[in-house]
Amino acid sequence: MSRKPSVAVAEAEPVTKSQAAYHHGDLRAALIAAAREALETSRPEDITLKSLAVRLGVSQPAPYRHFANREALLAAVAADGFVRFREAMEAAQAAAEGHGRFLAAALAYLEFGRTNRGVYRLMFASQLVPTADDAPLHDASRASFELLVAGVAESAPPERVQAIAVWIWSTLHGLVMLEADGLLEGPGDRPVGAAEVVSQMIATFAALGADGR
Amino acid sequence: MSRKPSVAVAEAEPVTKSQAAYHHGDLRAALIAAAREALETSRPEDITLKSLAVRLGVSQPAPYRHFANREALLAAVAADGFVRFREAMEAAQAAAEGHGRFLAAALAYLEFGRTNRGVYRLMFASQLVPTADDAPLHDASRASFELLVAGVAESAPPERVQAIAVWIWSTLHGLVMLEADGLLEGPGDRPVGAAEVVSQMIATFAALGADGR
DNA sequence: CGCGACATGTAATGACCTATAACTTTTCAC
DNA sequence: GTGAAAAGTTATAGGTCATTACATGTCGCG
Repeated sequence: MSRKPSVAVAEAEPVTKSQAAYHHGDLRAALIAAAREALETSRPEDITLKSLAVRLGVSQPAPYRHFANREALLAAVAADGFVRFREAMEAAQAAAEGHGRFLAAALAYLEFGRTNRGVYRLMFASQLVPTADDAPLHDASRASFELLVAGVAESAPPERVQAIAVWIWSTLHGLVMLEADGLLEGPGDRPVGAAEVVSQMIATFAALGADGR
Repeated sequence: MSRKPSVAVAEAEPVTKSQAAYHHGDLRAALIAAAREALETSRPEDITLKSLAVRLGVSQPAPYRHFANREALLAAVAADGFVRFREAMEAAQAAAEGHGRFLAAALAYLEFGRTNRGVYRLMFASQLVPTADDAPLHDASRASFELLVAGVAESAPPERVQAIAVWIWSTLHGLVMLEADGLLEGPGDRPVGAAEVVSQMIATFAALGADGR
């Protein structure tokens, strides 16, 4: 972990420094990609380095050339996920204008969580290396949060910025997690979509903003 | 799983049906209690039936007399957790009066999550037996949600009850999960406590209610 | 152009956990 | 009391993680 910024998609690009295209091609990136796929259908603890190795056609201990252990691979997947997450958020914000940017970012957040269920869980809720020095993971999530704080600061009383920002983050995080676990699906009458909640949230804050409260 | 409502605390009560006090006492309940403890410091996948057995002074395969496999034990812990969760929520509501009941319940929710970190995660966010027939777990969580919906229905326009209820649930769930993973601790300036967010949330809804919006 | 260093992958192995099977001991019902 | 079932134990098979020692392909450098 941490030797390269994790290029991820393997097969295509013949890296200039001739690091790729060897026995396998780029086993490190291939492992990350395979793990990310597997995470969408399996729990992190069920992902075995052996199965990934077999699926990629290499021997069982081959991955250990690139990752110290299973945790290290998962940490790399998470780190890679944070890069993609940030990209998705920035792209969404860039595509929208003025007031709609916040809505766009929030929906992008949900969309990322929906289409990267396993990776999202790994990123934010998996007690990965709880005591190790992989603080980069927490730092990355905190960086995303700071972005949110900055946005909130534009239109909320200073002493409430933090609380409101945490509220929004909790809402989005909670929505993604609940949806990922299928808990939003059938609450009886009519299933409430996460997007609907976000709409409600934005409408509420808009109404509050009008009040200046 | 599901033979008894899982009495949990072993040593004390000589059950009338003389089910307890045998070789170990009540291994089933002791296993659940030990697992619950272990969950607060270890991840679910790191909890081994063997270590629990050894810690309780019985042989390694002894737990299999009470649980089909490791997952079954965890499912029992989760089921037991839902019982405790419901009790905590009801106790909190019963202790408060009128308007304060909602705040009390919300704080009790956070408190349960804070003091039962591992069990909470297991209950709501662990993909336990994803395809099996352990629907009781999802049912239990949904029952808690229905309680919330009923509360919201008292003071919100009917067409928004569902969205607001999901919003509140997401907020609480998100807060508990973020706090459990230590992501709320040091966002820079001053750490925002989960309770502070709940206060903000209730104040917001109170302001909205006044507007009748 | 060929040789050595290094990166990459393989084979063999040990430790640990799950789960089952067969056997033993304790308790309860009658 | 005596049988039968429940609870636990020893023994064992199978699978995964992770390490060690070894083999092989690639590239830099003279």
